[in-house]
Amino acid sequence: MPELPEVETTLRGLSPHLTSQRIAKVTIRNPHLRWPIPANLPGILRNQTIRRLYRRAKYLLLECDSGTLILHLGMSGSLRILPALTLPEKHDHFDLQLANGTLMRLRDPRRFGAVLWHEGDIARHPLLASLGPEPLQEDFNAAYLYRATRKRSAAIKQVIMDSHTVVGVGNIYASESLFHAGIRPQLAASKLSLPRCARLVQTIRATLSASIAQGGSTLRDFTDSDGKPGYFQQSYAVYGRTGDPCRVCGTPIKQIVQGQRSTFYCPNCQK
DNA sequence: CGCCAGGCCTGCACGC
DNA sequence: TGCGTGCAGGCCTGGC
Repeated sequence: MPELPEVETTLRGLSPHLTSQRIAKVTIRNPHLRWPIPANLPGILRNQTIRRLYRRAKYLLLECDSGTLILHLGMSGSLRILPALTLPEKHDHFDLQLANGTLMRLRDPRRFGAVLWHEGDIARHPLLASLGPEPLQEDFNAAYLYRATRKRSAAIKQVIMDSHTVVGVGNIYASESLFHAGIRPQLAASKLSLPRCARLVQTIRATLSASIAQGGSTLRDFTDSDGKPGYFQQSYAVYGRTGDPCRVCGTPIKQIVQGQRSTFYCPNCQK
């Protein structure tokens, strides 16, 4: 589920519920996520106030009094705001109970997500220290992408999915952005011209922004029992459309495998 | 049953 | 030797 737009939508949905609130109780039902949830976390977090929530790449960061709680949703994680005392279901691994009665609950069937704690400068955390620029910020621009791709012989799709190049471009939006930019996913990154880098930066921004905007329109449902921000109805240009006609030229969409991930593209529109 | 799935870190091999 | 780079493996469950 979570690509960057889902994480951003989750952040926006959680923020008003959690900002400036005091943590009353932390429950770990299953610590076995991608890394173990620290066993001492309940003791650490109790009575701390959540000062602010923000996002870096796909990490949700809850800045508290003495450190930062790092949340990652992996492939199947979701966070929800629920009434206190809501009974946990299968795969509900972690709860933050606030003093005002609000309950934030993490569900993650595949357990690729993470709940970690860091004291001190969060930018120095090993998971965050070597990340590239945010796709929606100014430092991700044509000149940057051009420079970052000069010595990269790997396929452009894999390079834009590499978090050292730019963060937050997952498998769906990599295919989508390349389609809108008219670039073949297999093209060696070093072969992209500056104008094509400019175009790709623009389409990465546009696809992510459009999806975030769509997620925002479903925010009112954030506290619903299913808590899913409705992305499944989203229609894609190429992702998941193997064999279907390209929406621009009618050519059947092709599916290939790159770096063990499926890639979708139009062999006519993308050069 | 086998296969696939939206993430992403780690370890290894390689070439400069 | 050390670095950047590219690749494969692995973590899990659920759905088709």
